Amino acid sequence: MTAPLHEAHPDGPGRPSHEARPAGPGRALPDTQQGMRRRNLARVMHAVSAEGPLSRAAVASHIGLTRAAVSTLVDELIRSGLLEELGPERPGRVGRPGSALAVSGHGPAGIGAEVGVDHLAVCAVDLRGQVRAKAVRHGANRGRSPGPVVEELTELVRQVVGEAEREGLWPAGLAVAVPGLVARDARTVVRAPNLDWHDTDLGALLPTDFPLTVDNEANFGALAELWLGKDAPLDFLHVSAEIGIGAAVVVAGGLLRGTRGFAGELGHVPVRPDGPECACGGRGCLEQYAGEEAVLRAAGLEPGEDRVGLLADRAAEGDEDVRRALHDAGTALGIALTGAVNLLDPESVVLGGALAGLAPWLLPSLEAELDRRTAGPACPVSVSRLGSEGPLLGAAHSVVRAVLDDPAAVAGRA
Amino acid sequence: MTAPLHEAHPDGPGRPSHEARPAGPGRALPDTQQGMRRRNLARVMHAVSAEGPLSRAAVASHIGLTRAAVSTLVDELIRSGLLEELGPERPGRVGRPGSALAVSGHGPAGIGAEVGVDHLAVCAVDLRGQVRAKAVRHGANRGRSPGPVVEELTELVRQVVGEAEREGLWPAGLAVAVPGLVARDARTVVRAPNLDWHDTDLGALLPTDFPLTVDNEANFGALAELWLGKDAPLDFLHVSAEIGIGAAVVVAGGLLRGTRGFAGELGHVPVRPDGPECACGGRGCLEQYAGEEAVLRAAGLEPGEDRVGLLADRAAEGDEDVRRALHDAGTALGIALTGAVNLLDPESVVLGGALAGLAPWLLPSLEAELDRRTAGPACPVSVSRLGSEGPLLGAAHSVVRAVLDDPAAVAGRA
DNA sequence: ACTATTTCGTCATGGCGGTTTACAAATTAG
DNA sequence: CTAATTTGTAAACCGCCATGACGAAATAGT
Repeated sequence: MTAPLHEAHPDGPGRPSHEARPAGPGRALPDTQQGMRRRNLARVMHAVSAEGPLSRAAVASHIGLTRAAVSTLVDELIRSGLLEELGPERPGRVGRPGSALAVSGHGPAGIGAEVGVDHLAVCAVDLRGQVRAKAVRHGANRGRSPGPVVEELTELVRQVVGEAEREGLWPAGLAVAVPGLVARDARTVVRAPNLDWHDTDLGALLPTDFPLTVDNEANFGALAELWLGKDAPLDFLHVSAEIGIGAAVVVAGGLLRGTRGFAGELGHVPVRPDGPECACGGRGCLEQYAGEEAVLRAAGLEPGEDRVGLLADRAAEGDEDVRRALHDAGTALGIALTGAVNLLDPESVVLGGALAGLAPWLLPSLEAELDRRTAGPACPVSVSRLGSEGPLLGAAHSVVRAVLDDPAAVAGRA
Repeated sequence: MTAPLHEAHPDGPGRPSHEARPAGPGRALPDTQQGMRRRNLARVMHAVSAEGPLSRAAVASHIGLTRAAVSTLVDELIRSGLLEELGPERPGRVGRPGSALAVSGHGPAGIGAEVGVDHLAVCAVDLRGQVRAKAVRHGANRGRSPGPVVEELTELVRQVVGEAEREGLWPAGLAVAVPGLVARDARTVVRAPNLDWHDTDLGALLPTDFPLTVDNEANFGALAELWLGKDAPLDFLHVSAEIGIGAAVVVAGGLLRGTRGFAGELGHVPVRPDGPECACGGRGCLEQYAGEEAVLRAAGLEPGEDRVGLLADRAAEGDEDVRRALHDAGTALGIALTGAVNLLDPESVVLGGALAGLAPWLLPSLEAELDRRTAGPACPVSVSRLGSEGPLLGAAHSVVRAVLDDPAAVAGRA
């Protein structure tokens, strides 16, 4: 049915240079003509995906190749089912109208999954970025052992994949967002305190026919922000919270993972070095002031279900205790973020996850603190539009991006 | 004399992907056959430079091309004067011995310069990494206006370039290290408190025939560590101090610069949020505890010439006040670094610049603090072998690396 | 209406670059 | 002294993009 493009390839290691450059489409391919071809296929996909329906000529001028070269690339991509010809454009411009090309809505799909503290969610996103299938199951997962939870998740995945297939899509990969630290192998959950999981190899538990990736929910949330936010910056800090406080560092349009994959542990940045002891061994970590548990205690509330919603409701009602607790949490966040901003000089800071819903009461003190402690203009703080949807969407989109980044790798699997 | 390889090229913008990949040789070249050729020339240079004298066959297996292809690449590089044929290898292995290739010692040279608070230095480094010429001038530059200082520097550059040319080298570029914040244009010194320079365009003041780059001394120090340190990690934090406290963040073998180029401002990370006021507007910044001025005051010493040497001498003599001051500075550094390490998860932290000389008295409290506040194994802290030579060497080597990264760009200029 | 102009997509040709294949040269093993 | 191994190079080949020319399909001008 679909024509194969090229065989799979080994990634060549890049050698260091003195400038961190943005990660580009398929930049790790071998420098041979085949690699060049694959990179150019990727560039065509990126251009069409980013700039909407485009004619071959428009693609050519976007990526700097000739119309003839683009023609052959597009042919190959259409034969592989990754691109679709929409038909002639209806232009007011002089000259023969081009034939509009769009990313296929019937080709590969990215399957995203999220393991939350009290829910599971799975969705399928097509190459166009549309959510085509979705399934959610509520129920507390805290303390449940990984086995049953993953089994339930697999069932949801099956459901969503089935639905997607009925729409003419086929799964190109599965990406799972978890609330915890994930090793660089992108399979092992090293520590997820909220679930009480430790060193759990999800790769072994989730036997799928397609590639699997596991990552921190804050990371996926940041990627969603990067890809789905309109004119999102290429360097920013995405702060997210769900009991623990995680951050994702985006540099030049790519995630900063750290040596072990643990980068972004904002929750254990010291805020008051002589403050209360923390489970991590330190004192006065940010989590002691802005973590969910700490905020609830300061507000005089008990732990329980959907505590974030409760906090937001109470604050909206004008509860002084809650407001003060959130104000103080904002201050602590501001202090920690001052350090982070000084270190990274990001273009902006984005509040996502649970923090997005509480932003109205956190932001004033947070921004005041950041502003007060910064010499020049303070780093702008914004709130994620995606909110709690971020990690799930980011996960699914990460699979889609992988296809766009190397269409040839996926074209043979249709 | 030397054969031109290709014309200069415009840099194509890379599109974002979801993984920060290491910056590689010539990775921003256009995806056309010419670009491929240039990247492969770069890969040959890198291989020969990194792995010592290599035969064509060895290069081929290193970079994954065929011997035939490498032969033509090497021919071109030899004609351009960037590579040299050393003659037949003398091996114990069976088979015809290869002909050893080495990076040329008579081609382009990188000129590095350093503007210190009380000295100026310039050196020339050949492609092999050898320092071939050097000139230093002592004398306080603090408070002098940029004009005369740069004039003096230009004179030193002229001297060093002359000496290098007498050795058969030609300058491929000039890189200047300054103790302050440099804008992303790599020309303008935005703020250098120790020199009292503000918004100074060194590009206008330093008219040279070859490309000019200006950067923070901490950044160049980090690059020196990255390139010259034996098996240096690809992700680390390089902390340096000369009155202010700067850090350079190295991610995947490349510098993290930040949106405005101000990344690494470790000195203004809050250590004690209610501490003494700082010039930056904040309170309890690291500089208030570990900055040179603060340490001198805590030690009961007056500011003056070579205060770092004085501190080291007194500490070595056993001066209790000085030791306590350094101990406390180490603690503050440890607190700030805990935050940075949590955020970035680097492979190690390297103490460079003035801190290297004081390390024996800073390290114990610094490491204790870092260890105490970290859950798992603490991030290892090491001391730069390069010490105060780092920035100057890093600057010169940055020019050399630029040549290795795109030999074709430089080959026509011989 | 009819022609000139502009732009799009495609085809044939050519140049460039790495691969494949073959071979001579230089060394070691037996 | 021969067989085996490895190196470097040359010739033929293939893949990929550029160039230039062409028909097709729209607008602009008369």
